[in-house]
Amino acid sequence: MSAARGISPPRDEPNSGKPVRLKDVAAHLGLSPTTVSLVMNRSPAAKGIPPETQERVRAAAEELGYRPNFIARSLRRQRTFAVGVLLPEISEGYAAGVLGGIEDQLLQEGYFYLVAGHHSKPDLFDDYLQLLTERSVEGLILVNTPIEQALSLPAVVVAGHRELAGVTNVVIDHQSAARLALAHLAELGHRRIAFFKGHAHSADTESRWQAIVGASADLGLEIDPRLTIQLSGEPAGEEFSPEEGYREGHVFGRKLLEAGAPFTALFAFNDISAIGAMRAFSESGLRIPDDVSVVGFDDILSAAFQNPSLTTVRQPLHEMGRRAAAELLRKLAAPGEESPPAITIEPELVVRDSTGPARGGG
Amino acid sequence: MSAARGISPPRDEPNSGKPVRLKDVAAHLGLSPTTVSLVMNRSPAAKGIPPETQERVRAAAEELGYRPNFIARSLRRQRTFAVGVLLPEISEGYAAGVLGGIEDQLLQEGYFYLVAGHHSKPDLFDDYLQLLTERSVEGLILVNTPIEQALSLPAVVVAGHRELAGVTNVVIDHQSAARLALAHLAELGHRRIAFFKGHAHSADTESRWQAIVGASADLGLEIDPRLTIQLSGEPAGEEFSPEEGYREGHVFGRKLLEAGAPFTALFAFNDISAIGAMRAFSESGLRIPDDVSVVGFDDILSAAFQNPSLTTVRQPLHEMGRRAAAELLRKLAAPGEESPPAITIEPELVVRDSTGPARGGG
DNA sequence: GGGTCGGGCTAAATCGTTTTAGCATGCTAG
DNA sequence: CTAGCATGCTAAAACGATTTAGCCCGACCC
Repeated sequence: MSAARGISPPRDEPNSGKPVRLKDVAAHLGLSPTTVSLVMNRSPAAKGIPPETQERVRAAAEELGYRPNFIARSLRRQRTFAVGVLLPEISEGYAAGVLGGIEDQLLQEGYFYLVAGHHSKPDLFDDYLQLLTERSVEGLILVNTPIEQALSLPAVVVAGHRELAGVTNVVIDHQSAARLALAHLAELGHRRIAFFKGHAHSADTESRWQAIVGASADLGLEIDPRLTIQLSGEPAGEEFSPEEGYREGHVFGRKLLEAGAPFTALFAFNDISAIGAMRAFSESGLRIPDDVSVVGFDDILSAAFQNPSLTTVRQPLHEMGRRAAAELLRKLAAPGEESPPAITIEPELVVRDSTGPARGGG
Repeated sequence: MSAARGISPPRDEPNSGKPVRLKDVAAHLGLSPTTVSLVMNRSPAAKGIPPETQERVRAAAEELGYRPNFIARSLRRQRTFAVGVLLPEISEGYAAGVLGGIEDQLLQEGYFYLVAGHHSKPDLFDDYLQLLTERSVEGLILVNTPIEQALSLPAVVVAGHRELAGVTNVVIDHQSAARLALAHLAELGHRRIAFFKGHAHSADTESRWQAIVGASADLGLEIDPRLTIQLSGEPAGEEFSPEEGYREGHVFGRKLLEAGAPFTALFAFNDISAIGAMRAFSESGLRIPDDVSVVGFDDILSAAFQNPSLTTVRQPLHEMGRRAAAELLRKLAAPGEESPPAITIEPELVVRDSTGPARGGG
């Protein structure tokens, strides 16, 4: 244990167990650590060092298998090349899709990231924010995570709830999404369209609904209050689960039929509830799309596998993640500059088999 | 820029911009950094420091908002409390599920993790392994990632391809899975069962198939080679995608029918291909489960939303992740000890509507 | 011949901690 | 009176890099 104290032992030979340090390379060459560092980092100050020496240094580093210690470097340079990601929870779905994009972009730029899933528990937000800060992440990406106070680090949010000064919000272009879906339905002759509105606590709910109202007006469609249903979301005491969303779609799909107000199409808040509703409609003997057309939102995996397959508005989650990461890196690189309050991402309408011409006359 | 060099400037006041260091707390109290460190870490050596002083130190730390710098601490203690996770791709269902479990366990124990998705490109394995090592992760978890050479860090693999000395493999209990699925079918009277075997490059393929052969023998079922189809997997030149799996299921489902050998049930390699096959069967006018029963594997989200909903063998991905992380932490805590070559996880049969009694006589 | 300049390097400080070794001081025991 | 021993702290050396400020030496200039 203490045999190796004092003058550092020779660590020249490969496979000597411990990793090779800068100092070892320097000693091996009879040069100073400074020189080796300068060369290895291609520092501008290295221009005074003759190419021949530089070559010697690099060769030795290679030979000894020198790998700089990132921790030490981080400490000295006050840069960690790491960002923190806060999200409700990793698993199939929204967050994982976005995270995939974040990851691609970050790794490409030489960054890593630390993830913490807060399971929508507000007290965990702060805890994890603390922990991430302690770990010296350089910036933050918050996915679907409502946050109250101002953040002490550069940040980008994806599907953020509220505007925060200096924080860029990456969101789907709801205007565009509503227009795509409704124009598609209108073109097929649908006039009486039912809607599922999102849960109150989802960031997207309000903006999406405004967009729907706007697009309906533009297209000359009327919104019948009897045909708009608000999903209740999270059941008391339990975490939100996809199965729950499906169940809601199923229940509310049936309610819609029972309400008696005629409709020829449904634009659901998400694919899950759309799938639930499709099930309810089939069970009532309606055929899709002959009797009712259904449009979902998100384009989850299941959407394509339904029978009939689901027409839906795709959120390019991967791209949203990429853009968020790219924007954060931009902020980090140019600390002074203004940054846009929002980046809106264009959705894409994926037309499948759940939509068709409206039944003659509604 | 250089105004603050030399003797460190007072950083007493809260909100002075820069974070408070140990040294600041010490200076504020007129004590040495050593003392403050000892107290803050509740080091055994702090027993010589009177409770009163300890209290003063803690109060000051609190008051000044002192947060230890993790980087500096990592450098000094040679511990990062971070592990690296290597997986094919984060947004894919299997990996995301496992990662969720890994995350839960690690955060609970005060660890963070760095993730890298290698998109199944072998040259990226090594690159990322390098990068993670450079970042001084203490251990590795490899999810669905074939690896050739021995690893230089403690590691646990999930669904690993081959045995590696000292590396624990977390796997589903294929014996059990096969028994559950086949016993269920046998009980419903099925004798002639078709199988989809997995792709050659999936770690689970071979062991699962052996288990199926074994369980069939135990149950007195015969396996008809004409009824076993090997999924080809990854299409040349493209990444593996779920849609591809679905398409395969669809194509091979049809092939099965065309082959002419009678069967009353299908045990697919995964849910995706099961769903594809169900589609093919329906299209051929067969009813599920009246004419053919179908059992999947994994229990992906879509399984529950199918019509009929899919009976399947659930892999508890979250738990597999948890167990993997827990085992890795155990290894880190007890470096000398032997570790089990494998941890097998019990699957669960989720009976839904795609299985029913065999048609009389097959 | 002395001053200057540039080339090729290095010493030492620093990043923010932890940890080992040990220094005063005062009290007690012999 | 002095050795011995707690008690309560601290100095200084790490950890492994980066970076600032120079040092030394030879060549060149006038």
